Amino acid sequence: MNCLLKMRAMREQLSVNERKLADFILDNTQLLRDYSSSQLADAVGVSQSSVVKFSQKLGYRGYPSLKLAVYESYAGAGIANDEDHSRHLGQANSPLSTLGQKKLEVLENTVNINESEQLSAAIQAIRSARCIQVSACAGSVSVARYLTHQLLELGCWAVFDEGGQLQHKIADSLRDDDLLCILCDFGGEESLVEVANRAREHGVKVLSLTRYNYNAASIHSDIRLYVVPSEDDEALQRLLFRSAQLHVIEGLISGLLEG
Amino acid sequence: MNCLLKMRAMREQLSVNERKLADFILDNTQLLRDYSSSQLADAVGVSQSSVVKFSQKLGYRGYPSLKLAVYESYAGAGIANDEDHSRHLGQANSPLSTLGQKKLEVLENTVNINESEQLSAAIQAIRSARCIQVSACAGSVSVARYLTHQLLELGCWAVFDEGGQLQHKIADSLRDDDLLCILCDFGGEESLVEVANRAREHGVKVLSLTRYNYNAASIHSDIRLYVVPSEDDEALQRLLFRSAQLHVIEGLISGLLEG
DNA sequence: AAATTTTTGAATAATTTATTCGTAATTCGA
DNA sequence: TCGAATTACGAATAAATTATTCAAAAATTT
Repeated sequence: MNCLLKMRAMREQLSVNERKLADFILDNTQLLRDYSSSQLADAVGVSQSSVVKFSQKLGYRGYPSLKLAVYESYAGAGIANDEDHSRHLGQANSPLSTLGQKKLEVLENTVNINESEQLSAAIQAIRSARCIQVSACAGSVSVARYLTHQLLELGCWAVFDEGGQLQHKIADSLRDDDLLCILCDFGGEESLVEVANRAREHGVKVLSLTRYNYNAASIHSDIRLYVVPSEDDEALQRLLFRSAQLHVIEGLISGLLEG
Repeated sequence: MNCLLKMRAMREQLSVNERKLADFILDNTQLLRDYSSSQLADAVGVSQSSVVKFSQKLGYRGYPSLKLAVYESYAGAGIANDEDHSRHLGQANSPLSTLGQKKLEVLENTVNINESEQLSAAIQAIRSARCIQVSACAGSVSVARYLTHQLLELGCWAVFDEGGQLQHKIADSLRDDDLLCILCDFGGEESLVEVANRAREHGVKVLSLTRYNYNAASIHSDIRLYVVPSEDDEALQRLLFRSAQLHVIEGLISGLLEG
């Protein structure tokens, strides 16, 4: 049972010194952490033996047990009362945790927007594809590279044309059991839409991961995954966008791993 | 700092008996609650004084301090597993949210382990470097590429030798106002340590991002950043590891953006 | 292989915790 | 209000736990 609550509940039935101890502990819970029984006794102005007897009266073996119980009770309350999540991603000051906050928000939105059928479909499509072509807009090149790398590591035949000069040629060589993955931001890039259309002419399945809005690339796809952008300044927004793209891709990869 | 993580990280540099103690505590954390130093000693099969010395080696005043720290650390870990969080990363069933859970845990640990001074130092070092060489072990190649790409986008002179055949040559051409970034998993890769040493001979600053343990690459660095690995099966662990590496790198990038 | 350092545990010192016991305070019943 | 019974309290001390010392053993370096 919660030790601090017990203390408050029993307060009325306690003797003078015991009440002094209870009050002190309730007021200075965090101090107890580094107090020995005699230090506590001194702080409260009672004898060391009274501290021990108090502990036993509350039902503990002795002072160390009480101390641990108080600590447990205190820590538990801290977690329960914690409204925001700042603690969970580290000390407030760390550059990592500020970013962590924003990231969490974007990821949350991104996770929510993607229907699990589309995700499963994407995983299934990757798994059953003979070859996979990855195409990306300028801002998503690094993400595309990452995806390609991971696919290759998993034993999928994946190709990404860094420069983009060859992507039309490559698309022309795809067959109907292949897959085209399009990664882009706004989804309006003409060349990507062009690649998608050419591929579809050959019966190729198209998977897109774009910003969550009405966009050409997404419309011309069979499987549509989205990223919900943040509302920060441009540079940070791009960072968070890529981060969310990566998260979706990691989701796909881990899905492929499980299979 | 998280006591159980510290224990795991230091495991390699501990002596036989100390390792026995660490392993026992890591495996039977909850037992510690009601163990005295000599009970623990008996359970593990070492002397009581060894327990005390172990506590002190980890940086605590003595056994009671260690015990409290372990307890704190254990209770803290519960936060990551808290159901409460499932809400924040979407519906429980989605493939993305399951991954999100694990990711959150790894990221949390990673955020906690990196001291903000090291992060600030890293950001400062990147900002003031003339040229930046990125070197990576096989498993971190895709992350290294990502980092290089982002650095270039920010206007930093960054080079990454994909194959690794040229990295020694490149390191030799670095000057004392340059920076070497090492990304690796276990940190034991000889060629990377070699590159680090060569670079340091020229007075180059070395920044490492490695697994959080006692490792050669980290030791030979001026600025040390870490990733706390998960305890999943190998494939997923690698995925989560890269993900956490990316998070740290995104932290650096966003720091550079703010500057 | 010798020298140095590190590790280890038995013995013991120091500290902390628990109990005993006598006195003081409080409660209860007339 | 007074004394008897009960309870509270703390000084002294016992018991237990924790920390240190030191010498032997093991590991590491030279």
